[in-house]
Amino acid sequence: MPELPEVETVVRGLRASLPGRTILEVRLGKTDFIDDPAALGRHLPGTRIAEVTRNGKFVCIRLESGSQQSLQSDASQAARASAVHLIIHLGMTGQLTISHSSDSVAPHTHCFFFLDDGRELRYTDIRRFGRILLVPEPLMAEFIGHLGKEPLQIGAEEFCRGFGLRRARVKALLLDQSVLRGVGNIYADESLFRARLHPTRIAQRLTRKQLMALHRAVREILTAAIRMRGSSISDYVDTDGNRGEFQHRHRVYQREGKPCVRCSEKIRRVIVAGRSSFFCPHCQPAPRPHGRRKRLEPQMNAVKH
DNA sequence: AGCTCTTCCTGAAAGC
DNA sequence: TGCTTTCAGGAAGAGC
Repeated sequence: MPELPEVETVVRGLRASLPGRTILEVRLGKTDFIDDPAALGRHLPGTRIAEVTRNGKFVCIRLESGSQQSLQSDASQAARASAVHLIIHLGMTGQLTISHSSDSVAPHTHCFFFLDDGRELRYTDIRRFGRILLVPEPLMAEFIGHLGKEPLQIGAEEFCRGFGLRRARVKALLLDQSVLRGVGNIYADESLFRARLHPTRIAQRLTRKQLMALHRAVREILTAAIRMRGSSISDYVDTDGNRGEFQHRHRVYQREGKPCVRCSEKIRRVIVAGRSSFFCPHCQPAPRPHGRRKRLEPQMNAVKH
């Protein structure tokens, strides 16, 4: 399932061939996952692809009206202001591929964006949990504003501050896109294993040292996963149709009953925040069942108001 | 604030 | 063998 490393890999693939291309035509199949399907046909043909970026798990394609291009700065500023962003979330099974028209069409391909070089950008999504929408340039900041921090950009201090104030389980926070953008179930579990933290630990009760370890673990896991072009569990492929390699490095995710690579204890699975959460009961000890703690035990990380 | 449950959807896997 | 049931899960919304 596409999370930050998979989306980053897809974006890098798109970036290699899309910028500079003009969209000639849009053809749609099923559209129930598109916010405003008619708007795609209305606004996209004739636009020029200016830039492809990633925000959390969203692929963002900036489109400028292609007609009058000028090197004058006021004209290019005007083009920027009238730009539209084609935003794509891959959901569980979404795939963006760049194909030649002669390439066979995969089942469940619902969008075709025909380009001026004869190729086409295709969106395939078996379960249609993905999402496609258009965001006008002036509303883009607001759209991005709903998302949390980029996990690879947030500093250790800010991370500790953010998590240290929350009473939610640490796994739930990692998955919350308004806290961190881009981490999903796989990388949350792998990061918690690396930081040796049980998924149901309450963020507020973690020590500063533990929060620092988690911050570092998230960064290291995501960086390593990007290097290996993401994890292919079931459907994920990049823009060329290639699978990722990071699934071979998973230490806990979907390894229930298998021995921990660190201590050989059997990996276990619990449901946290509605999702399967895999962990090693030895390396990631469960939080003490609290309720009657010995009174006034000093808490290193207690937050006073 | 934060938890659980439900909804969306399909295909794989389990159950009979 | 072949049909039916169950389940997974990103995100959003409801209800507690």
